[in-house]
Amino acid sequence: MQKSFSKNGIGLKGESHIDLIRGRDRLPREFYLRDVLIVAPEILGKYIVVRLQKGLYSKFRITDVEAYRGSEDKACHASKGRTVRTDIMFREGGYLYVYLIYGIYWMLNVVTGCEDDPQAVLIRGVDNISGPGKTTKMLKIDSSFNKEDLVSSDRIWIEGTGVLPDFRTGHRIGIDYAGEYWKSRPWRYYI
DNA sequence: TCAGTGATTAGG
DNA sequence: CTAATCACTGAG
Repeated sequence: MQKSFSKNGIGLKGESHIDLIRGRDRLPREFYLRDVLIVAPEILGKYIVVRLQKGLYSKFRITDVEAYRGSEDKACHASKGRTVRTDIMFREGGYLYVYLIYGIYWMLNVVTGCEDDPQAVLIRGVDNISGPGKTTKMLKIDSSFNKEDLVSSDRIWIEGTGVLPDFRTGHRIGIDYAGEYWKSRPWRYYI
């Protein structure tokens, strides 16, 4: 765990517990409304804050993400149409899309773009944690976070500066079923 | 390399 | 109702 905060406001210098609750530096709706290929790299280096229990928060720097872009992207769950599960991806950006994979691991995604254009950023890793399943385990993310609004939630949000760290790109992981073209899109971004 | 694990989905 | 699938991980 990179940072945790007691009820007394112990934590990063200049930040109090109350600042955290209010999400003083949280990213606004507009950040998420842009195309996923813009938002995904810009999420790198920003911090995801999650309430672990009353008065205790964890804060991790995001280091590894992937973009899933629209109905035409064969790797995007929404490419098979609008279903109960994928409905949230069709909403405007800023919501969370959380689902279970292989019966064990929760995947954490941030919806981006405009309404009716299903896009999301998969959070693949944070500082010292590699892999999307391990990341949600560490952050204690489960189905109860599905459809949560990062802009107004009192238990999860993203904050950070506009400084973009150096990053690399690569192909997305675990989407062999999507075919060569979509598999080869360089839509993984990592520090 | 490969099994584990259960929600989601399409199809009868 | 059934069966297939799966943005993964860790053991060997």
